[in-house]
This record gives sequence, structure tokens and C-alpha cells, in this order.
Amino acid sequence: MHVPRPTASPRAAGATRAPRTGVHNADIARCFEDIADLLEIGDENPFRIRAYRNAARIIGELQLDLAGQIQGGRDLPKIAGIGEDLTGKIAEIATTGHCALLERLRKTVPSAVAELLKIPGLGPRRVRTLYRELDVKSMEQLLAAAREGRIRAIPGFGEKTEANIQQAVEARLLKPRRYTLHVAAQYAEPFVRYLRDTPGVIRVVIGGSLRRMRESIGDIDIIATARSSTRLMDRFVSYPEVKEVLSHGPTRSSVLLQSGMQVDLRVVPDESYGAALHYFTGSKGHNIAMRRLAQQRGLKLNEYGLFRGRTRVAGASEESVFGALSLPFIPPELRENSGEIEAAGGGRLPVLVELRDLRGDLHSHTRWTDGQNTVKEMAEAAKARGLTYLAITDHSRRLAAAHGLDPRRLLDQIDEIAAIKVRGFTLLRGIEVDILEDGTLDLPDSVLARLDIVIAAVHSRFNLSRERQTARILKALGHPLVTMLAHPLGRLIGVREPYEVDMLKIVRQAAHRGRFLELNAHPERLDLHDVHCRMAKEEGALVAVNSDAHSVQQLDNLKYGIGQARRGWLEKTDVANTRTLPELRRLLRK
DNA sequence: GCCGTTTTCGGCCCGACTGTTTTCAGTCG
Repeated sequence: MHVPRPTASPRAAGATRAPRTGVHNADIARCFEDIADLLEIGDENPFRIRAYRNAARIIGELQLDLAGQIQGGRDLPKIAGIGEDLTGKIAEIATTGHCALLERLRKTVPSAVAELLKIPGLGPRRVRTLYRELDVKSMEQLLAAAREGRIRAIPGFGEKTEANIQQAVEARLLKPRRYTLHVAAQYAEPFVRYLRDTPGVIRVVIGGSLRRMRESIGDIDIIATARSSTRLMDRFVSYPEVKEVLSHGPTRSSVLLQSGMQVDLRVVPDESYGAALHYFTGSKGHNIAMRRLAQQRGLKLNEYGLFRGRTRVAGASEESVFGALSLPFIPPELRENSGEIEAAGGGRLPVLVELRDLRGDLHSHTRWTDGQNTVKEMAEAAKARGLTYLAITDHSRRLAAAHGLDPRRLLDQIDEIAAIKVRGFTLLRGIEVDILEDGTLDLPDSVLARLDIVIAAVHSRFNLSRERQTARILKALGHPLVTMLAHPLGRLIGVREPYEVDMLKIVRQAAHRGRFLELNAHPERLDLHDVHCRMAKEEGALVAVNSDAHSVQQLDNLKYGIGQARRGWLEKTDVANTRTLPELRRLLRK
């Protein structure tokens, strides 16, 4: 099945407990975040706190494995934002699994207190006050204090704040949610259409992480220009699906929909449209870096424009903002402050792959297994979307729940595919064959040899050790008949963590053997991850952006795959299925 | 804690909204 049953998977433990061999960048980043939280509650120098947060963000996005680097006896490269002191702490965490500073801070403030920062409306100062005045050390104690009316008695707090805190804690116990891209889009698009229907409105567009095509979306950001902002704002907060109005001002408002999704609207004058769109698209890190760049040139960047003194020098369009800072337009998918500003400044921005560059799709399913449509219907739907070829790649026998194909049925399917003719369109014969636990394939070579495309996929034993899982996949990629590795991390966004594998080894094996790495475009997968797209590009492995469609409608998921590929800096030449069929066949023969 | 053709010291992104105050702190994005 393309979406296997969720399985429990332990989250990475904190980096500062027992020493262990596998310290990941995420662990180091988490440690720095925890330090920043505790320093903040301790009312430390805000710029010192910012340095830790900044470092955490940089490390979290870094491709280089820091602990591996140190354990291999190599020096860390110079990383902007990480100086002498933090380099030392990285080395400390990588070698000992502990950070002495964090341990020390935890003795002054219990780390459960830092959890309270996650409550919307509670920042460091209020958390500190609640801890000192009421000895509140946990969510439970905070909720009790609110219910008993003890919070309103503290100076600076009032009844309203107390009620808000109580509500926020209760809501948090219901679990905060993030949404996959396609779910967020389902909420966003009708809302945008509704807003466009307002008299006097000029423009309404989606920004934020949805525009950046991030794999999961926390809230929806909408930017608008209008002749009357108050009229638009009034209509915004009266949208029928609104459950609660979180804030309501003339230029900025936030609402909660019945689904729990938060939506923010920012309204600016039309001449500020580009600056506001840029600001509300983010990411936060990108915005900070851009404002700093402006500042270095004696300018000021905010959501109203780019200013020299009081004079606006740009802001009507995003292009004008970038241009006034001597930069080309940076596509939204790249705006993560992960080198895009430097690349833009140096004329090294990639020309990103686009949906219309795709010539075919190399992974799809039919009624032969767990798909909903026939081979012919899939072919016609793919052709209608402008593609010129489609590989039919149903499951192999091991996946019994999906009615996986045994050799006999696969041979029958090959015959059916050969008999189907769609003008100007080519069907490729394929299989998504299970990689068994020992790295061998679920079907004999004699059958696989009759196919154009052999996709190898892990659908079982997700919990093998990193070493065994990696060896299993490397062995499959070494099989002479394998074309490609399906969904390399096996994750389901928000449901199942990726399995433990050494992606660098896998990417290098793929590059060495000429195998493709799939970027599975299903919005719950988006697997390859964007950082591994960049890794694949650097190591010279080709990526195939595939729909893994189980129905004709799911062919439309390709747009999400392209979004992820763009986030991974991929260009047309980095993606295998941008090739024409003759070019693809030449690649496959190699 | 980081960083530097304005600086090795003195800066560090910017503005809106809420609630509790009577001019602003705290929080958020």
C-alpha cells in the first residue's frame, strides 16, 4: 500500500542525556534551543539568546553531519553565525553527548518550565513571573492556577489574560496540529476566493510556508491590498468557517477556523504589495537576513517597502525589493536562509525545475493491485496532463494487502500494457518490487528482466538498525536490474518518522551505479527530503519526481513533488523524468 | 554569543495587536 499503517516510532532522545554514538545535528540544535529557552527565562542578554537560536536554526538545516565530522577527527568548517564558543560546545556535545551549560541551567530553572513557552501568549517574562510568584512548574500547575483564579492577582496580569492562558493550555492538551500541503491548500483556496469577492479589494494571495511549499504547514498566511482595509478585515473575521477571532486590527488579523487551522491576513496599500508579500512569505530566517543586508546598505526593509530615510525606494513588487538590493528574484521555495541570498548575490541561483518540464511519470498504480483506475485510464489521464510517458509500477507479491503481483500476474499485466494504444503516448512496463529484509528482491530476475522500470521499495521492517537498513538498501541498489529507489526515507509526514539510514551512502551508491532516487510527490511523503535533493545534486545522482498515483486524480500530486524538488535546489537537468523518452531510454541502458 | 571597507567594541530586524495601563510591556509573526 502506498500509505502503510502507522507504526510507533520513538522520537530522538535529547542530546544531553546518556552519551551515545549517534549524535545528529537535530540533537545539537535541540540542545541550543533548550539553552536559549532557559537563558530567556533567566532574563539573559537577548543577543546571546539570539545567537543560540540562530545557531540552532543553522545547524538544523545543515547538510554536513557535525558529530560525524568531529568523531572522524576533522575540524569543523567556518560557519557564519557559529563562532569559537559554539564550535566548542558542538564538539562537547558530539563527543560526550552532554552540554555542561545546559545541565547547569537546568539546575536553576526546571526544564518543564521552559515547556510553558510553547503556550501561545506566554513568553519568557510571563513564564518567569508565573514561576517566581506562583511556583508554576508545569502545564498542569499552570492550568490549575488559571482555574483557581490565582493568575489575575499578579500585577500586569488580568482576568482576560488568565482566561486566555486557561484556554490556550486546554487547547494545547488537544494537541497542536500541522497540516500537509494538500490539506492546507483545501482550506486556503476557498478562503482566498471569498476574500477576492470583497468590494474594493485589489489583490489577495497566499504567502507563508504554503507559498514556500514546505512539507507541513502550521498556519495559512494571506496578503491583500484593498482600497478599504477595514471592510476587508470585517469580511475576513466574518468568514463562515471562523470559530474564533484571535486578533482583529485594521491591517492585521488572525482567526481560527473550525478545523483548528489558524489563518492570518495582512492588508497593506497596493504600493507596498511586493514588500508585504515578501515579508509574509518568509521564512523568518530569510527575512532577518534580508533586513540585515538592507541595513548594511543604509536602507531599511519592512512590510511597507524598502526605505532610504523616509523615502521608499522599492516595494511595489518583490522583484523591485530584490532588485534594489542588487539581487535577482529569489523563488519562494529557496527562501530558508540556507545560502540563497549569497547564491543570488554571486549570480549562482539555480534555474529551478518547473512542473511543465516533466515529460513523464515513472511510478503509478492500477486496479491490478491497490490503484483505483485501469491502465488505460491512467495513461489517458497522464496524457491529458501533458505527459508523454507513464510507467505502470504495481506492487509485488510480498505486499499481500495490496494484492501484489506474482510473476504470473505480472506477465499478464505486461501483455495488457503491450495491447493498449494511446496516440502520442507511451506506457512503460514496470514494478514497485519489495526489498526483502536481506536486501534481495521479491521477484525473480527472469521476470524483472522483461520490464522497462524496476523500482525497489522498502515496505516492511522499518525498525532495522541504521547499519542493517542501509546495507539492505545498498544491496538492492546494486542489483543490476534496479532502476530506482522508491521513497528513500519511508516517512509519512506527521504520522511515521523516517527509518534510520545513512543517506549519504545511499546517495553515493545511486550516483555510482546510475540509479535514480525517487522524490515521491504524494503530499504525505515528499520523500526525498529537500536536503537530500541537494545532496543528490552534489553527489551526481539523478532524482525522479514521481506521483505514485493510485488514481487519476493523484497524478496532480506531481506539483507537490516539484515544489519539494525546487526546495532542494534542483534544476531541470537534475530530474530524470524531464528527459524525452529516447533520452530516458538511453539513461536506462547505461 | 557573533561579527567587522565605517568597528576588535558596540552594535545586533521590524512592526502590529492585546491587555493592562494611562504611555507601554509583552508577545507574535
